[in-house]
Amino acid sequence: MSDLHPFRSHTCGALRNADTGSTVRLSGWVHRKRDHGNLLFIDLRDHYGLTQCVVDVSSPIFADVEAVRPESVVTITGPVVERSAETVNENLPTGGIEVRIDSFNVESAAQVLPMQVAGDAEYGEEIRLRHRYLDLRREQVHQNLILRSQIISSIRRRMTDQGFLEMQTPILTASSPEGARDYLVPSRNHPGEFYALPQAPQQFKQLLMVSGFDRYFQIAPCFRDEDARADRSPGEFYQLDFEMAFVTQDDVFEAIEPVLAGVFEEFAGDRTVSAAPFPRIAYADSMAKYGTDKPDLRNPVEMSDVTDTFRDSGFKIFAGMIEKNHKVRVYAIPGKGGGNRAFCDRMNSWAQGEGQPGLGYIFFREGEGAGPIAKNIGEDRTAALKSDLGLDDGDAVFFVAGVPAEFAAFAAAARMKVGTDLDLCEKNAFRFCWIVDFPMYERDEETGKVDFSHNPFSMPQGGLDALENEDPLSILAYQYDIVCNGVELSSGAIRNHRADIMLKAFEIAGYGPEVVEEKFGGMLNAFRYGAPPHGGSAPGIDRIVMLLADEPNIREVIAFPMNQQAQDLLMGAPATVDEARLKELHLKVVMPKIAKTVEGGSLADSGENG
RNA sequence: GGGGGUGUAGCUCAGUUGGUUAGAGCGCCGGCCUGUCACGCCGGAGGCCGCGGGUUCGAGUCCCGUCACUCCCGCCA
Repeated sequence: MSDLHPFRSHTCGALRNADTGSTVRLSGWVHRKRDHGNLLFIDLRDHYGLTQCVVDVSSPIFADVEAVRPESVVTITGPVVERSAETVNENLPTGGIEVRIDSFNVESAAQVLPMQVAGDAEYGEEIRLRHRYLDLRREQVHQNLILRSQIISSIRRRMTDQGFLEMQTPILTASSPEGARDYLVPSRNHPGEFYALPQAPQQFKQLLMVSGFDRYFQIAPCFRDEDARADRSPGEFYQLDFEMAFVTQDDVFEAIEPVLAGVFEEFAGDRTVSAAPFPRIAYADSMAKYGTDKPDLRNPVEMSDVTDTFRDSGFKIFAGMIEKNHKVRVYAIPGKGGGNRAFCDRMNSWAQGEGQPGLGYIFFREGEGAGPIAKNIGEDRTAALKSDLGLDDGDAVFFVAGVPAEFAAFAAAARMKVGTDLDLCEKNAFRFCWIVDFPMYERDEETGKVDFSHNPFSMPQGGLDALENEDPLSILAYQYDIVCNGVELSSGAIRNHRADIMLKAFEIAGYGPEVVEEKFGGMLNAFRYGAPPHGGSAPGIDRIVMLLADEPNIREVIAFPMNQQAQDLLMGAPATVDEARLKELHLKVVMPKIAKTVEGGSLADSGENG
C-alpha cells in the first residue's frame, strides 16, 4: 500500500471490473454522500469522473467518513470490489465496481457551500461568478471549458497546417483604430502619458505582413471598454486573428473556410455543418432578403420587394406612402403554412407589442386571398402576389412598408418570428455565409457627415480612382463578415496598403493628413517602404465556442468572466489603489459629483472627498 | 446614458383583495436506518421581505425615491 502514489493510483473515471481485487488510491471531491447509518456511500469526483466508495460501521474510520462535508477534498485508499448484479450503476462508466474505504484522509475540508456543486440547480449570475471555482466544478461549465480548450487546439493545428505562423503582439500598446473605447494604462516613466490595451492586433498584423511574414495568426486577446451583452463579453475577449499577404478576397475565404468548417465538423456531433465554400451574399442583398447583415440561414424565409404591387393600388395606406416618398418600399414576408386567421392575428398583435401599428397580411384559402389587404388591392394583384411568391392555399404573406433602413430591424424580427413560429427553421445545423461588399462610407443621419461605415483600413473597391471620381456613398469596400446561424463571427477586409489611397480615404471622411499621420503614422510610414497587398479576418473564439456548446450566454464559455458591469466579483476588480501608487503614476482621482437629493433636497457631499 | 424584468431563509422560489404567527424544496444541525446512487424517514435551527421615505388602524403586498443583479437599446465587429 505504501508504494502507491501519495494522492492517487487512478483517477475517479478510470476503474473498471478488470481492476477488481487491486488496491487503489483515489483523490477528489466528495460529490455526494449517502449515509445509511451503518453503511455509507461516497461518490468521489475529479476531472475525469465519479467513483463510488463505500464503508460500513464495522470500520474504525466510519465516523471520520461520516463527518466529512460535500466538496471536501479527500484521499481514499482501498480495494476495488465488483458490485453485485443488482447494485451495478449503468449510468456510470465506473458503475461496475466500487472502492472499499480502508483509509481515509481529508486533504482539505469544505465549509458549508454557498452553492451546490452536485445536481443541476440554477443559480444567479452573481453567486456563480463570486464563487466561480465552485461553479466551474459543475458538470456543464466544466465541460464547456474542456470544449473550449479542444476547439482552440484544433484551430491552432489547422492554422499551422496551412502555413500560418503563430506570433505574439504587444498588450501594452497605443490606441488602435477599431472605434471602441480603449482601456488605458498609465505610464510611470512618462508622466501624463498612457498605454492602451489593444482592441485588436490590427496594425501589428498588418505590419507583420509589411515585414514579409506572409501568413500570421494569433489567438489574440482583445480589449474594449464597451458595455456587455449576452453574446458580448465585457472588457476582453479572444479572436482568431489572422492576416495573409498577396491575397484577394477569395484567397482569404478559401484559407479560412476549411478551418472553420473543419472545426465545426469536428465538434458538431450530430449537427450538420455548411460545406465550404460558404454562400456569399452581398450586403445590399442581405438587407433586402433578411433585413439584417447577420442572417440566420437556418430560416428559409426570404423577403422580396413587392412595392410595385402596392403602387397605385386600392390599399391606400401603402399606396399613399409610396407616392409621397420615393424611398418607401413594401417588403413581403412569406409564411408557408401560416394561412389562417388565428396565426395572422397573432403576428399582428406581436407586431403591436413590438411598437408597430400592426402587420398587414394576406392569407390564402380555397383558391383566393383573404384579409383586408386582399380586398383592397383586388383579385388580380392578390393572385399575382400568390404566384410571384410561390404561395399556395394554406400559406400567408406579411407586409412591412416604409424606408427600408428604418424598418429593417423590425422586418428581420418578423422574418425570424414567422420562421420559428411556423417551425420552418432547420434544426441541429450550423449554416455559414459570407456577407460581402459592405459600403465603404455611410452618412451619419444626425450630422449629415460622411464617415467610414466599418474599419477605415479596408481597401475601397475601385481603389484611388473610385475615391476620386465616385459618390463616396456608392463605393463598396473589400470588407466582409462571416456569419453563422445569425451570429456574426468575424469581420475582415482586404486592407488598404497604399499610403496615398489611405490619405484620400480619410480625407473623404473628413480627416486631414495631419490627423492620419499623427494617429496612424507608424503604419502609414511602413506602407511607404514597400507593403504587400494583404488582407485577413478575425473570427471570435468565444462565439465559436458558444455556438458549438449551444450556450446562449458568452459567460458560459469563459473561465473567469466579468459581470455585465465589467466587474470581477471574485478577484474584486476594478478596485481603488493606494495614494502612493497614484502618486508614482502621476495620477489624481477626480470623482464624479453625484447630485443626490436627501431630505431637504440639498446635495449630498459624498462626491467631494475623493 | 435610456428602457424592461427581478430583488423574501445559505441557495432556488411561492406568498391571494393590504389583515394578525411569512411558507416550500434543496442545503445546514440532531435522531433513526447495512446496498444506496437526487437514498429514505422523523425532528430542529435559520428572515432588516435589497435600502430609504410615504399612504394606512395595519405594508412582503400600494406609492415615491434609491441601490444591486439581469436582459435589451445606445455603444461595440
